Amino acid sequence: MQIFEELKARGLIAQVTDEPQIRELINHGGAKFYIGFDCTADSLTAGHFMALTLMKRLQMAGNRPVALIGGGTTMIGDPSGRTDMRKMLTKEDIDHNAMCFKRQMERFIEFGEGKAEMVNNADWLLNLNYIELLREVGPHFSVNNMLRAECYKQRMEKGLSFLEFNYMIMQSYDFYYLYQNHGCNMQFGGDDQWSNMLGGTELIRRKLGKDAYAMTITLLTDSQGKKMGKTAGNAVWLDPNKTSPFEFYQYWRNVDDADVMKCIRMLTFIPIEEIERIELWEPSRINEKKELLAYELTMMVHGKEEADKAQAAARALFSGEGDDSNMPTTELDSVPEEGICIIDLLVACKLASSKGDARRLIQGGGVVLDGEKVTDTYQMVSKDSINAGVKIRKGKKVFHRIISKA
RNA sequence: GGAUGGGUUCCCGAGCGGCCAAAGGGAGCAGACUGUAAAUCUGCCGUCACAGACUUCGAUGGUUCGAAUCCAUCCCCAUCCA
Repeated sequence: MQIFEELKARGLIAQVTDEPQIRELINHGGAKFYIGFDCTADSLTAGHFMALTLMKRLQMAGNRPVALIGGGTTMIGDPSGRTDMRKMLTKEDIDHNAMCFKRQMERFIEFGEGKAEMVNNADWLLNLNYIELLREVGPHFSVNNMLRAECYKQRMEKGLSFLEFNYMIMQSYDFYYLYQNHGCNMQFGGDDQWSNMLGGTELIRRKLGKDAYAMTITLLTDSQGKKMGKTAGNAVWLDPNKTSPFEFYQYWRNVDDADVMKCIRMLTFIPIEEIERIELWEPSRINEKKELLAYELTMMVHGKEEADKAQAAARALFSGEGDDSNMPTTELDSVPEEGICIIDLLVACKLASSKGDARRLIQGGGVVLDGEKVTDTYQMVSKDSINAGVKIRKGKKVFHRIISKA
């Protein structure tokens, strides 16, 4: 099966500018494509992960990927699909984030001579001259058209600043620049980027009379139509310090029944034929599918060793006996002689956001300490037991171990 | 620049002098039921020294025994007019 057909079979393709041309190009390794990543945080997220896998898939099919770090565009902030303006980031933050992105990507995609390239649009956007730019590309953008773009719809009611309005122009300029200077003939991105990407192909056509192509990836949404890759409003990060491999594993282990196959198809590298076989598994094997998904993804992001550990820990915790030494752990610096109050302990390991929260949790019967339900909010945990290591369980799925340093 | 309507706890959104830590919904967390799923039901959902106290309703001042609610100034947003 060729790559275009495979992407299609995996349900990854959302919109394309010119299907026959794009199929031809990528199936024959003729594409040099870029995907842009705006560095709004100091780690990539599960959402970016899908874009990275796409890069890899296309690279394996012989196409040349260019990872564009948005050091310049992040200065503006993409308003697409947003209801309010993003917080403005400082130049320093953006540079820092860009560095973090770079490091994470390098672990995943091969960069170097003849392989993938990495560029940063700060290199060409930051030095643009306002009037020159206006005269160069301004005449080719129709404000009327821009205002009609789907991605601004929400903002037409709530308000859209001129700063953000320019985002599309900057992204279009990126494509135009990469087309000319790096030979990029294609751009990929999330489906929310469609209008911004069309801006680029349009600009290239108008300025140079050449055709460039764009294709968007289906956004990974759950069965309720909400974007996946978030827990409690927080992103699932690829940085192990922000989302531990265990938590990462658990996130995927816990996806809805209805979403498992979709995730396996869209995110893993398991061959299509095998996925088709998995799809035929008995309904009772649903949990095996989830384990498979969680394991595969954890392995890709954190490596086999971490994936094994996460899986072992999960099995130990949820199905009884086994190796539970890999559960998330908090090390306490010093433990007072008289021990620590259970409430403080919950706060210390971030299982509760405040003491009041911890107190309520206990009152609601949601805390289990070393296998025994905690009923007394004033319960003390002795120094000796902490030195030996205590296990706290919050609810059914959150496990934590506490030990003391030294 | 002018007119009008607004800025409320994570989000939406009620409140318009004391009964307001602030209705209702969503999200989230916990309990029951389950399969570490979904749906459903129940409880919680500002902070702390937790039957009490403290801080919050765009900002700063003021009126009042008492303000999210009234007044003044300022900042921000939407709509219409320039």
